Amino acid sequence: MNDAGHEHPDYDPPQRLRRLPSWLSGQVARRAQRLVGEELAREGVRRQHFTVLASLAEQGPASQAELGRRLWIDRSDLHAIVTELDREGLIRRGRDERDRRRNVVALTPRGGRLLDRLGRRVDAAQDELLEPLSAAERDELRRLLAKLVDAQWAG
Amino acid sequence: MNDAGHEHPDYDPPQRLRRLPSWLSGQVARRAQRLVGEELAREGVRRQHFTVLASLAEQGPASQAELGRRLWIDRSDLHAIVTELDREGLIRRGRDERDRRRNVVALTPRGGRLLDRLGRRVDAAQDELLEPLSAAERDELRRLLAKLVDAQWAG
DNA sequence: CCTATATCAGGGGAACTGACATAC
DNA sequence: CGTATGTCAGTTACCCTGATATAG
Repeated sequence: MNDAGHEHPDYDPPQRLRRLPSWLSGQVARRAQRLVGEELAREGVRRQHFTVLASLAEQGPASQAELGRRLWIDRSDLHAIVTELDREGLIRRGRDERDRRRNVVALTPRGGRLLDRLGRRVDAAQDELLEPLSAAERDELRRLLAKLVDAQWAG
Repeated sequence: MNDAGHEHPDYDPPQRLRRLPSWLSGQVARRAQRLVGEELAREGVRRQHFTVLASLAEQGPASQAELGRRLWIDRSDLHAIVTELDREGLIRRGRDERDRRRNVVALTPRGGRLLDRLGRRVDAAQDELLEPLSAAERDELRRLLAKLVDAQWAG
């Protein structure tokens, strides 16, 4: 082109980045977290609150340290999350009398009811995120991402 | 099980999360950013520095605002990044005399040489990230992620 | 007058590090 | 004694919002 008077702006990312899985996954994750975060904010919680509630519902009560291992959330961050969930009455936290270092964290009925609503909102966000893909492509993306995550977990 | 004396800890994430593309992409992106970030740190830069250098090398000089549009980085963050790159002599920043609102940002030879090294480090991180996948799976993952990112860009 | 650009100040959620007291 | 847990303080990189001065 080389139109010195008025150059055409370029709004595309460079090919160097467009071919990088790390960059692509970062962009997708950023959008995903925004979509999910907006949905969860309508119920007054954040993403990590949702993951903690989901783990308690599906896998049962656990200590804070064990929750951290289940979800790959740092103990220190988990402490804040659990404190907030406790204040809202969504979980109950009490000393484990068989191992008095531990706090046993358990879902409350109120937490369970909120989780149902959160689950529907999160699912809606997935649909919006994956809208450009066919059903088969969605399955394949899930499978490939899960394969990477599983290897992380094992490694 | 129900062994009250010594329960087996559970280190796996709940299925509810393992099936969520938003959660999966977040985990993959987290690891990807750590791997890439560690590589780039050895050269004294961060991820956003790399993306700016890559854009300038491939797409030529640009104003800060245009760089932000190319890379989906906020103008405000870009200002800090460009200031740091300038201080290190990796880019040159000067007023555009044809539109004196703009700073023209251009790669320096030193920035170009650093970019070569960064590129090799970033590619090594991709290999480590994708190690669990076959070549065909890597291509497919790239394709699916790019399809989502392209739709974001267009939308 | 309205818009675009660069700049500045600051907040928010998340990831992470290091320290410490307590209980096993 | 060493290790695991909960707790506290603080940092970092990134994402985002709002405001202002200046130039088109």
